Amino acid sequence: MAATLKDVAERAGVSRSAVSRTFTDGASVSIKMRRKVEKAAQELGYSPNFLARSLTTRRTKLIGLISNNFHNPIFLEVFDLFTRKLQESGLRPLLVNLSDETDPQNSVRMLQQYSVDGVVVASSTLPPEFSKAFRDAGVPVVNSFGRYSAAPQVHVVGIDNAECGRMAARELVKRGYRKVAFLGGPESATSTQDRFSGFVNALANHPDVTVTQSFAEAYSFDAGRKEMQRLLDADRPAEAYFCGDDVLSIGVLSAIEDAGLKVPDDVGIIGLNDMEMAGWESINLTTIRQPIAQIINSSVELMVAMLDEPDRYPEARLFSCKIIERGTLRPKT
Amino acid sequence: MAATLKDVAERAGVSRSAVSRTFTDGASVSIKMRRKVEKAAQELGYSPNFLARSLTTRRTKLIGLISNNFHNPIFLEVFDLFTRKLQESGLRPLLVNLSDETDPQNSVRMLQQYSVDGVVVASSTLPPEFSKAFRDAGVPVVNSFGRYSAAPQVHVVGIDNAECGRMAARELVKRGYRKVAFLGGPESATSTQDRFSGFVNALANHPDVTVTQSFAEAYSFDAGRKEMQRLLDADRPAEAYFCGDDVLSIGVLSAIEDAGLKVPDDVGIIGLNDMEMAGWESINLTTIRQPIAQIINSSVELMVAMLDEPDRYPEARLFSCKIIERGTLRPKT
DNA sequence: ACATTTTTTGCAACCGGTTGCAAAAACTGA
DNA sequence: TCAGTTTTTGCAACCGGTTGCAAAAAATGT
Repeated sequence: MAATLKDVAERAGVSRSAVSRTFTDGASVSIKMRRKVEKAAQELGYSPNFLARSLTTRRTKLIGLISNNFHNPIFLEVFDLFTRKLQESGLRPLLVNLSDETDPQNSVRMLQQYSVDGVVVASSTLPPEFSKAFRDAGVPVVNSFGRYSAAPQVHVVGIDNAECGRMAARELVKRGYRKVAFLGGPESATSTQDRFSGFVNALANHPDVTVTQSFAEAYSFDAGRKEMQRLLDADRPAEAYFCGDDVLSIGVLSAIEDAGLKVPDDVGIIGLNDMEMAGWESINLTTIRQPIAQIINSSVELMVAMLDEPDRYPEARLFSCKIIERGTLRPKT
Repeated sequence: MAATLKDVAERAGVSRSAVSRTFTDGASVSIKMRRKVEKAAQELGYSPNFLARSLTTRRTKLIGLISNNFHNPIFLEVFDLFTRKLQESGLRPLLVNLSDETDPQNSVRMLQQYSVDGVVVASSTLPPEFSKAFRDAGVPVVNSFGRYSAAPQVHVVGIDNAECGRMAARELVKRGYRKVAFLGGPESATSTQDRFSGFVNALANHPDVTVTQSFAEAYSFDAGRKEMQRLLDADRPAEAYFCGDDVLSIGVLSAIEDAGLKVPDDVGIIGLNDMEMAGWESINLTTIRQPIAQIINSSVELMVAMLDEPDRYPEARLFSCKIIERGTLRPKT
């Protein structure tokens, strides 16, 4: 079928090694030899088989891109950026959907069978066992959007979720809200836990501000909407909510609107992520921007570095977030 | 590092072939032998290297999943479903982002280097040359969401876009709209062309109905919003619009709302896709549902069939769409 | 022109598997 | 028990590449 090394060698009348060398950079080939080989290769439409090559080089340039989040539109941006940046770096993403996988060992085995050079875990909700399992198997891992920890076990690139919580809290206080609430994603997600603790911490110095909390089942529109409806049925709403993320916020907004309340006059909302949709005029969500492009670029750079230095000491790379003011919080007084 | 066939063979005190055979189903191994080998493999944590295997079997179980659409949220659903279904079928998606690739040959070469068993082109906007290039290179291709044609050159799974156009037209007429418009995606996309021609055709029998048309730059919120703003500045709007897809429709809705007009009282909108978001209460878009899960399942099944029968005669598999009535068209009179 | 150094080339073994073939082992039936 | 048949096993070649090593060729210095 497709031409092989041998075919090219025969056609050019040279040894197989010569052909191999013309296609591996850094190898010693004379210019005349290279010409001859390239000509033959051209005529046969030859290009080297990466997988055969990987057998000896032990490099496939395949990177497992694993996630369990295929319902939050922000992840489309994430996949877009990851695939682009990986491609630019000469790597290829093997996409793995872990939505209904619970055993890390399965994923590890699967990815080992494909000899991936490394794994990017792109999720803020996947249990940390997954990243650890890869590390334990000796596969380089970067956990993007993962939990920051002072002594990270695996490489983490993301934001300081606790700081985001504090940031949201300060912003709400600054705008004069005195009855605020946290409406998080699933309580089991580390991102939710950290945002919550930061939020509460920052409010500890403000005895005049009361805080309540609740958790949606997922980072999704429906979950946000449902949770907010529940809250509205049960109680008078708080004056302002820090929501787990943007898509959750949009669900919350929808519930508020249905209840006949006005944003930001009756209720304030601040989200997190600044996904594309947050800027849509009909949504116009005030939110904390997570610099996803930077996180992803840095993740890939880190991965590239790790390919050369697998035992690199685990580090945490955190990016700062900033508030994007739109129309869902009342103006500063 | 990881245990190899040879390690297992030595540990079990048998030949390498014996080990190989225990891990290839359909091979002849006695039960005793199998036990011995499995024990040794277990102890060493061995599992076979798929890529080495592929060298002789000529099967990698890698499928190129290529798309250029990383901005339309519907594609997150598409990726979710594709990855799941491929995984279920024992295949692995190698994700390729063709957003800024213009030369089909590059993609073909790249995927050949990874010896993919086949390629799924998941896009309604990628030029047909891409699919053709794969076919010409002898790589099995399925074009999902591609253009239907009576004599397809490659396997196509999707919907009959012209029929959708007719369906939209009939629906608008039925609801008494007499001044209707088509607001498509990019004019170069075959899906847009077909939807448009179907729409116009169906209206040919209705001399009392006037049609106008325009095209947004992309299937995106911004493009839809911008195009609608342009229309509103230039003219009185039509009574109802058939929009290229849902995300475009949402942009259009946003422009209409900003202009102080009411939907469906002042302007009617019908979209296409029925993406998750179309059902959000704050959007509540009447739309034509494209059965994406069926399309994707069928695409993967077709791909699996092609792996066994590469020269299968190209077929087109079309699924019918149906109108999902929500709140953006006025009620039937 | 020659000896010396440097560069280029081919040989052969290897990466981690599979598989056709023939020998060995295990069954059959009488 | 033994010849005949069937099943299981190992050998060795192969898949499509890479690479250490030594020999061949080219470049260098005098």
